[in-house]
Amino acid sequence: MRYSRLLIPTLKEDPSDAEVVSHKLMVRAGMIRQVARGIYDLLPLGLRVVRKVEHIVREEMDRAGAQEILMPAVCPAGLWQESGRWDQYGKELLRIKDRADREFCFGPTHEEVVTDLVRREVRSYRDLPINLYQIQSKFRDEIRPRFGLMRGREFIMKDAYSFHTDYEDCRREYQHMFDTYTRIFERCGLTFRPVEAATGAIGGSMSHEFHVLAESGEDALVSCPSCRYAANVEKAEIRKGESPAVESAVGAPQKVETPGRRTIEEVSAFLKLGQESFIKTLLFSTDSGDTIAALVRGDHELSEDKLVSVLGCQSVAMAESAEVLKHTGAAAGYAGPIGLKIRIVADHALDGVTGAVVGANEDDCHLVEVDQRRDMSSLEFADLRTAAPGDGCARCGEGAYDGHRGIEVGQVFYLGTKYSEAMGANVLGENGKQQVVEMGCYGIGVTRTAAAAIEQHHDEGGIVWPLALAPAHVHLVNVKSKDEALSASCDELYDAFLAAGVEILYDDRNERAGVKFKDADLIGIPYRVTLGPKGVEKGVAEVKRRNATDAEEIPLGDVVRVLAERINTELSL
RNA sequence: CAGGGUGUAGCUCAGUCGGAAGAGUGCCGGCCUUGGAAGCCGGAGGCCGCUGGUUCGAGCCCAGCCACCCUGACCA
Repeated sequence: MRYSRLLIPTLKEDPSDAEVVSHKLMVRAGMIRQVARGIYDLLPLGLRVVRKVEHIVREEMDRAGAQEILMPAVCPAGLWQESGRWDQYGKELLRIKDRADREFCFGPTHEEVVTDLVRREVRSYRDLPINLYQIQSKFRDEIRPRFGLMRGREFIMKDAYSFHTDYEDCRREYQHMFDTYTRIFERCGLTFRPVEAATGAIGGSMSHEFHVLAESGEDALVSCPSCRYAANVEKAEIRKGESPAVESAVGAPQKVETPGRRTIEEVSAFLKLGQESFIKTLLFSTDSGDTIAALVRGDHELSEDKLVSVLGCQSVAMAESAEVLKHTGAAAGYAGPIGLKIRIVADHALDGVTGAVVGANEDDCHLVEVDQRRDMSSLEFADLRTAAPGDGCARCGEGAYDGHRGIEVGQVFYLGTKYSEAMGANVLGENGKQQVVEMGCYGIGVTRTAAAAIEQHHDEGGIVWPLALAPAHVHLVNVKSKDEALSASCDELYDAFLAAGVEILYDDRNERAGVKFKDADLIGIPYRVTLGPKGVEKGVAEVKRRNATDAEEIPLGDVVRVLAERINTELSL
């Protein structure tokens, strides 16, 4: 690729609408341009990176025995009505109509379409297992897309769906995909971690997320150094602490006035008591229409995911203020567990607390000197709060969690029969009877993986691509394009790289050396080969790795062979 | 969607009191240069987001709309 012939509109300054590094650098390096919110053009270099991710994903999925197909992006409403998601999915589902007013959606995921395909074409247990995947543009009309390719509305995803006669086989494939994902992200050259995850709206009962570790990651994770357990903080199991010794304080809770102080922070400052002395009372409405109260310590965060699984419902939402008033008799901010007539679940950390502060269920009042065992003896305890670094690991019972931040680039799900049952995907079993198939689904955010790679690999000068994802392997810089002898040597070198099958970007522009070096750093191709008048005279090219500080000189006659070898060696690791 | 913010040259941004649209950078041409974003000269480039209103006069004031960004719920 000759730089002078490519559309690589680099920018000196950060674009004003970008927040995170990957977004800024992809725009500055001329890889992407925004078309509308959450919707981007992929320019030549950006597309090359995306293709690299796709290539690795495709090779590994094929190797794993999955079959590539391509389903439609525009899907008929009927299939979605069958699964129930036409109504459940909400506004995130982009709905469109054709000329006859028939309803369609732009697929955000393809369980319905693939299940429909399988129920029509697969009739015997002998045709199972089967794993079908595609790499395709998806559209999710997110409330707030942001961070460039990290959270676009239109994005490229690899989605795979497997079908099995029984749970055991589905579990086997789940593990197989888990291992495949591990290979994929290793080959991408990324530092990542698979973690146990909540299952969310897609449903199912077992799931792992694959996170690329980066400071700027949106997800908080914890991992146990003693065992290998790692999980999203929303899900990570927390070891029960020792119950504090019971000290009988004053005989009964005392009411204190806390006018206008609603939040834990405000009341804590007002009463001059630490937030850990508070019991946070949160009212939630469940999807089945109940209102319940959840208690966590004042300095802890409630995990809605954990609450949902404790309650055994589909979803919860913070109760409306009218609902809070109805059950507590007070405005939001003064709710407390004492005297509440609804179901109350409390986090383990509250077991046996004394001297606590709770809302009084009366405007502008709180109760102090609350003793859990004395005043709230019938609490239902569960693990309800989000985990934080330092919390004890519940799996091994030994370690204390380390904290990480991650970018979710992949997820594997055990789906069970959620879709196959709703849509009647059956096969004839060995015993001659119809049986519902078991399903798993496995996603990778291809465009997000490209962005995550930058979040993890960059410096002040720009992107530092892992070799496997780089838009090219070698960036050849002609230091002085007007020097005809030099340019002839560069052209020759370029042709030699091409002949050797090395992916190369040749900066043949008539620009000063400094400009070319700056752009080379920004674009981040791993091997920079620099040729100048002095080098030609000495018969050497200068080779510098993007992440190295020093360069080395390699004889012109050897440089193509040497680099081709290094690149091939590194890529085959 | 709710709350906040911003829309002026390709990009980053100034624009005072309502009175002749600017800078830096990029782009084009020329000279001079050529190993980390050189210098000089010349030039092109503007629906000041859109529509309406107020005014002798609007980039600036008012109203409506649109787009984008930030904080929240969602997620590959």
